[in-house]
Amino acid sequence: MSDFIKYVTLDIYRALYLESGYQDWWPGDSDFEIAVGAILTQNTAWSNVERAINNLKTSHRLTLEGILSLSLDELATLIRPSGYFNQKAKYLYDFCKFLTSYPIRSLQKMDLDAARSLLLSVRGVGFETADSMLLYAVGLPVFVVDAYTKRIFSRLGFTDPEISYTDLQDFFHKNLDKDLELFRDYHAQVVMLGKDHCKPTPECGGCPLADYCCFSKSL
DNA sequence: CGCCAGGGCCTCA
DNA sequence: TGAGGCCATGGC
Repeated sequence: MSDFIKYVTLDIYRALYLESGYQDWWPGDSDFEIAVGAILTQNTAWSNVERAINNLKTSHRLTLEGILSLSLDELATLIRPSGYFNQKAKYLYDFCKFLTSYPIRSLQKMDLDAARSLLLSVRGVGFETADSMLLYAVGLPVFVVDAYTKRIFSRLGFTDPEISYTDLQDFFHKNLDKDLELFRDYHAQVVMLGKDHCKPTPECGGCPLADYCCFSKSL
């Protein structure tokens, strides 16, 4: 990959950072809470996830033992506001059972590929959820790709709109230094841009990336 | 009312 | 191995 692409990939982050400042956008009192949030937020607005997490907190179930002590119906009722609550109840329960064998602290001592493979073996934990957990809860430098990333970087003219998760992730791994804080904030900035400007119907007015963007320039 | 949101699984070619 | 159907709440 050319040095020019590397330079621009980092420069895009700089432009986003200058616009919005550092985004501590994944709130959570613990690594466990962050990991739970990663499952609950699948295809779901964060505001709905907050309600679900709040229900778990106020019923004192936002712990490994707390969740495992619930029936699937009870768990589903608590996380109902996050949507897909029957599926996510199973996912959460299975994930907690997984954590009894592989606590987050044990994942922190592994190399990235080993920890990632283990997480992906849990039903309900796909690429993005696993990588979000690794990046924000475990603290290992993986670049998290999502629908915003795909949309934004295809509009910028960097990648194909139909690119796979793995190929898009490889793009960032090849063009950025493996820096935990950079990966964390880069993804956060991408999501913010996707919400504020690069929506399904783009709102290019005031977009901090307009100078870089093929789509914006074609307007 | 429809669209969208911080996806992933199962099925079926 | 990838496309399609399904899961479901809440904000706008």
